[in-house]
Amino acid sequence: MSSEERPPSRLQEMPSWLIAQTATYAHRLLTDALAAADARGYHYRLLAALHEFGPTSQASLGRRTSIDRSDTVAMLNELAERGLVKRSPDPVDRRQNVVTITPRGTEQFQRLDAILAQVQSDLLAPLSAADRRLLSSLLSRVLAYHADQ
Amino acid sequence: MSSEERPPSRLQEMPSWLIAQTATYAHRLLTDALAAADARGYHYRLLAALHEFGPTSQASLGRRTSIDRSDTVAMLNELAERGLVKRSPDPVDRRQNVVTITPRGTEQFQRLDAILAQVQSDLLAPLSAADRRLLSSLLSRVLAYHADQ
DNA sequence: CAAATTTCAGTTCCACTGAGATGG
DNA sequence: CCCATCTCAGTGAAACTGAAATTT
Repeated sequence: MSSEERPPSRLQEMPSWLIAQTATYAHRLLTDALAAADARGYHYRLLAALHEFGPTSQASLGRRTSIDRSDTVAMLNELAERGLVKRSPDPVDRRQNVVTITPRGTEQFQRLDAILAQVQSDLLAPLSAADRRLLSSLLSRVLAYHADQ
Repeated sequence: MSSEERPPSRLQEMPSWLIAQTATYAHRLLTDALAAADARGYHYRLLAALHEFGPTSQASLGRRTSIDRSDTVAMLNELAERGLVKRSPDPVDRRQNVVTITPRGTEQFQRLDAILAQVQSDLLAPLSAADRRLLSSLLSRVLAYHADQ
């Protein structure tokens, strides 16, 4: 068995591969850290949206957090089970539910927010503050470009 | 319904989120493009390793391509069905198979390589050549740091 | 009528675990 | 005895599809 076992050079210089590998590692860090608080990534995304925007319909929550309509339903079920959000019918548009964050939900959001801040700094440990901003800005430009189709 | 439906600002400035969103989009581009050639991402990774390193054991292929041992078996089954690789028992270590790329496998690798080059340029369309190199180098530094535990 | 929302049921892909059999 | 390899069976999360029921 050779000593190094490095990846194919074609792969190693392919941006899509670097992004995928980094995302996989980040996902593991994030999932493990949130599991300790009985939460997952989707929970944080939804709580963050409710915390920032106030009571919101499920469809809008899904769009804001890039969570599929179908998964949004399932995740809100989990959050409601834990008493972190409350669903109520919207009086003005009876197709919709209005989802509200509870006081316990707000507490949990702040706990998760602190956990995720730590995850970011673990993930980007080798980069300076300026390099971290640079990375974020490059990725934001890619995403913004494709968001306009 | 508000006009914009932007994501929570907390999320939008979180590197792990930017990376995850970019990876999701890149994955969709890549999967769609490869599907047209009856292939998937794992196929390209394995063919690239075989093309660069020559005949290799399955365990080593898995390590080089970051594909789990279990998935490596399944993906090599698919590649062998398509006549793109050949498995033979290793005469010197009878625990191992030696996997070899066939001439048709090499052709397919080159086809996929061209497809993936196009995917990279679609994905990074808004970035200059210098910015693309910058992004790759930042991600490589993050990965290299964590590869040394 | 067309469009939006909520929900359910199901798929696909990726990452991973556990365990058995073979062999070094 | 311990370790590595190959294989199979199965799990779990994430992203997604299709369709039904309700309402605008």
